[in-house]
Amino acid sequence: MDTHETAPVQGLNPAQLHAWMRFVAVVELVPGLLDSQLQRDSALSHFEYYVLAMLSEAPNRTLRMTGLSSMTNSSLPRLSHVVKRLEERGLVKRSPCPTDRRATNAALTEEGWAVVQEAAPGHVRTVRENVIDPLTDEQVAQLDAISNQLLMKLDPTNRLNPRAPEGA
Amino acid sequence: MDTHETAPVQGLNPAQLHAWMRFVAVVELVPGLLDSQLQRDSALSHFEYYVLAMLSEAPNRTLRMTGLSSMTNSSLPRLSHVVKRLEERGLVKRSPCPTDRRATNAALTEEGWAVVQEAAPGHVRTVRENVIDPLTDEQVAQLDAISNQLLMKLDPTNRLNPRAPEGA
DNA sequence: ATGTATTAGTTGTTGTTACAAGTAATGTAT
DNA sequence: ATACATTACTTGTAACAACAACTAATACAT
Repeated sequence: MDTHETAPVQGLNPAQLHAWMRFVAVVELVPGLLDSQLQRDSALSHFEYYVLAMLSEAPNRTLRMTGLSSMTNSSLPRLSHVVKRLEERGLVKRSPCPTDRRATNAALTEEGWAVVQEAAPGHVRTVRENVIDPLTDEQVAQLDAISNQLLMKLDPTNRLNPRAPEGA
Repeated sequence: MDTHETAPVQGLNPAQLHAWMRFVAVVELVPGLLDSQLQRDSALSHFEYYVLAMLSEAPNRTLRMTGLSSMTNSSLPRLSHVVKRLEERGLVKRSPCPTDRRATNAALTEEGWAVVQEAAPGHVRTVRENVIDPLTDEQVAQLDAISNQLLMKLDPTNRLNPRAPEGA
């Protein structure tokens, strides 16, 4: 049979397909938007910013690498490389954890704190202008609900959803 | 109503902040999900799949590089590198455009067509299981509307919004 | 105590992406 | 016809991420 009518994206009804195509476009464009603003204004990738932001909100501005990696949705190897570079730039300081000598604590330095503080307003403005303000309050609430729904499936460790994960 | 406060993520009210944190997590996790399924089952990145899929739907299974780059939300350099690799793998064939000798046409080969056809069902199943099925029909419609709203700001060329956007 | 498995993290390799620079064809104005 | 700008694309380089392999500490079982 000629498959010309059935495109490579099948199995979704027209409404679902349309929603998906728009959603993928958003998902592909948002990271670049965040990265380029932060890179331009603060010489940080979005991931680096997120790492610093999580540390800045932690007690003592300090977290274990493992905890930090799950808070930033990243693998431990990726985090390790990034924290190493941040340490070389003087924004973070690593030290062995006293209670468990396998573990490493990552702490924000004073300079790191200052960098996050300076980067935050521009970042928040970008988020507001590009994501929050274009939506109604109702849509923001819908996006929250939808994201939570998706994270139940997507989030490997379910750390954002206090529910028992299905077998893995 | 703008607020200037000291923590890294501020200037958003609690509802907005919560929605944003969940949404970023989704945006960070979805590409990895698509990539790993396609990589595992079809040895393609999601971007490569998308390039092949766009070609497979084009008249003659052929597109100009520039057109293809905007359809895939990518820069021309990025597309050029990817198409070069796809050509080396025999999935795409490039040829100079007869009417404009600056331009290059990228065409899907028979093998490329076969590869997309084989990859499609698994990809669609992943999308359905992880994005569409967790949502109600109403939420899918909401996601569509929200994505469109965001693309008006995000999509530089508005190529996904054929109709005139609301007056801005 | 000793051996094994698990956890925590780092490092190396390989491939991809972004950015900037370069080439070539085309359009436009004089 | 010549000069200049623009468009279309390619290529080189440097940063980044994914994956796998590695080291070291801890937990558990006998």
